[in-house]
Amino acid sequence: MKHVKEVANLTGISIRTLHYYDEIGLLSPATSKTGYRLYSNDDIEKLQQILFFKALDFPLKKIKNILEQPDFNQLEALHYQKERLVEKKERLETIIATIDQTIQNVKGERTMTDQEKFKGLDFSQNQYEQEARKKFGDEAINQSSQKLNRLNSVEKDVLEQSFHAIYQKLAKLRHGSPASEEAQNAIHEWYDFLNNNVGYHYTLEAFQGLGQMYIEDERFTKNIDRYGEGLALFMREAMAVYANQNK
Amino acid sequence: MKHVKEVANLTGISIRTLHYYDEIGLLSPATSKTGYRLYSNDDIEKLQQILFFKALDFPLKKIKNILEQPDFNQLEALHYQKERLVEKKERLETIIATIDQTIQNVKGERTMTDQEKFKGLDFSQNQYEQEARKKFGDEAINQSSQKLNRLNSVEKDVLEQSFHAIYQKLAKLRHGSPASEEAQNAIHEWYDFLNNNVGYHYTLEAFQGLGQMYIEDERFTKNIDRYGEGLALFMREAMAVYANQNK
DNA sequence: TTTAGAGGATTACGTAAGGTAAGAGTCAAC
DNA sequence: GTTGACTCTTACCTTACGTAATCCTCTAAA
Repeated sequence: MKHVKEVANLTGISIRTLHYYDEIGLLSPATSKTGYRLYSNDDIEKLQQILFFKALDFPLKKIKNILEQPDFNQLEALHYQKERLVEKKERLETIIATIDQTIQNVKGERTMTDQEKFKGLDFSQNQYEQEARKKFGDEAINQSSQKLNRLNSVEKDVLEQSFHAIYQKLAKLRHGSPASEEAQNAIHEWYDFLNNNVGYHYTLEAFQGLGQMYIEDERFTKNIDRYGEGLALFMREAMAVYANQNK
Repeated sequence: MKHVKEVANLTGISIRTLHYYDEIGLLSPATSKTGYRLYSNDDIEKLQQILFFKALDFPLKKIKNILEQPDFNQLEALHYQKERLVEKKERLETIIATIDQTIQNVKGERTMTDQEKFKGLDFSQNQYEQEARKKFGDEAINQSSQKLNRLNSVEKDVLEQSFHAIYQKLAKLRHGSPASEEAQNAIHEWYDFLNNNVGYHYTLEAFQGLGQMYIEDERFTKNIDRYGEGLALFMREAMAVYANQNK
């Protein structure tokens, strides 16, 4: 059983933070008769889990919800956290590369497009939300889809229909060129649709990355190709063209 | 000249954020007659600089102060930012390694000490302050040394004296064993001194890392060895022993 | 020329994750 | 039995925006 100071020393987080986690019910240790907090080994391990999620910038509320899930699986969570951290590391590498380019740019050794100047600097913290929801399948993570939740059922219908409509339109065009005007118009609709309804802003770069995912992630490919074989591939091409043309 | 939306799309930050940066005077673009914000190329480049610092978790106030320095050198800043980002990346790698170990631990394939469980998870955001102050040499960054500033001159004297006292004590011991009781007591004083006066909490791990820096960073080595040749090396050893013994 | 719709502005209140300070109880050691 | 280190609670403060409401402006189509 450890007192607050010992835990703080061990982990590097502040005593106030431990108080706060207790206050919000995220980590509530046992207390002595005189009211001192006493952290057990289990508490320490839970704290470790909390800090892993924090390293991924998960809000404490979500962390709490995830850890409270009756079917929470620690091993699964660890693998998930590792994957996301690797991604985060890769984003840092992108930023570092951007800095390298900027250094050359400042020296006059090369030029950069405006987009290139901001590669990797997109901090939108919603990054892991969709994925996290799948993994930990809870309703608590739904904060980002408040926008969707706030819609009434009629509006949702309309939304769903335009969703299908866009996919079907694209499916019809998929044997033509992804750069054709019609295809690009449809993709533009898709881009706008996402930005207006998903509750998350896609930069052009992110949008292009999304297209890439359509063929790299089987789940996406399958779902999309239900509208027509090869649609996922077609969309990736079209989205890439769109992103490049609108730079 | 770009409007807010275009800048937001380009960078992935929100319009509200642009408004806010204008409000606090961090990035104030020109305005049209009708009050629309108009971002020039220079503004865009400044924004890029801001985002680089933000990627290092610098508070906006500090960013503002740094960019306002009349002798601000962009190239120097870029090199600095790159170094820090590499460090940040390395911390992420440490966390990833910790997760790997934890996975084995959960599976029962290995055990971990409490310290090992939290390697890399120290989020203390003061990480770059001392360095940053040297680099960008301004008074504005001094928020972390409020503690020192709040002291009156008599107290500062006392502080300085105990600082020297500890170093001198260690210098005398430096020909003996770093693990000796006296040496360890002196190091313990040093650890306490740092934690009470530097305004930054050192975990044992960080403390050990500090010792490592004493010999890896020439500036430290030089300064310390003025108290006695080989003192830096001796302190590193003693600090490592101290950290390990107190786990 | 009007008018719709997209985009822009300001004002103001809300939020997350703690920091910081004040006042008071507790524990170990001398 | 006092001191010094540690702990507690309460309460107000802070940063960096999000969100909402209300109003203005610009462009393109009718």
